[in-house]
Amino acid sequence: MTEEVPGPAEAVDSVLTALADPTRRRLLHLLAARGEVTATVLAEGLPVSRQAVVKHLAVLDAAGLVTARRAGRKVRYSVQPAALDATARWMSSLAADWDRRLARIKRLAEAAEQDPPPQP
Amino acid sequence: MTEEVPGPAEAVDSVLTALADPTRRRLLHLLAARGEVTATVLAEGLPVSRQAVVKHLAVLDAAGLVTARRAGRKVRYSVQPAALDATARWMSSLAADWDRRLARIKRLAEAAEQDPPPQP
DNA sequence: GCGACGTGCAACCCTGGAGTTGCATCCACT
DNA sequence: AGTGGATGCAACTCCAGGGTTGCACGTCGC
Repeated sequence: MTEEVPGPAEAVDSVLTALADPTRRRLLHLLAARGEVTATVLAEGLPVSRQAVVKHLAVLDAAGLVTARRAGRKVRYSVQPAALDATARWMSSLAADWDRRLARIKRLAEAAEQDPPPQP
Repeated sequence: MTEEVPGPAEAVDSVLTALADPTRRRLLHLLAARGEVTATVLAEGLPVSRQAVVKHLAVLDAAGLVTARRAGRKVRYSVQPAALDATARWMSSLAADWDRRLARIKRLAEAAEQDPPPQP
């Protein structure tokens, strides 16, 4: 399930929904800490069943946050920073955009305060 | 509902869950575009009821993404970039952390390849 | 004061998704 | 070959939360 190149909007959407779940975030932390681990091992460090972990990993994989590497009868997952970084940049530019708009609106409001508008 | 100073973890959590909902993201875009608007006006530009918008605004407010300003009988909301920016930074540093760990692990793996490990 | 507009509150559906259990399947190892 | 460990698949439960409706409350304008 590492295919399908989505547009930036869908990418951001999937990353955000993936990151919204606390269990998934814990999973990511575990993965980042331990490198390449199987779902079964990950489940041992979490208060949920292996199946739940597998489902979460599928979501994270779809969001591009992790990748699965099959080795014989076991599948090891590892973290993939690119998608996270992309979303971080997107978010940061969004914040900058808001800042610009806010500054502009504030400037307009101040101008209108000492200069009564033409509308009654 | 603009009080309670949460730790960084809770802050990130609330921002992420707030951003996970598509309707809430549309709300934020509307707010960023139009400046200071009331919930009723916002609801006109969305396919949901005013009450739904109010609930979403409450969530966004709790996450620190918007603020409410009461003026007479109407309440105008506006976007607040600080919380978004903070989460963006957090996310970015997390990605950098993953990158470091990945590089380290890859380096170890390569070293172990030409140098058979002591475990049988 | 009184009507109208805008909000706040509460109770209520209903769907998505997080989690579980049980079993089938596959692969390594002896 | 056969056994045990690891993954995959499917059906099922359960509840948080997104959405709605109806009404009460406050505030502006006349």
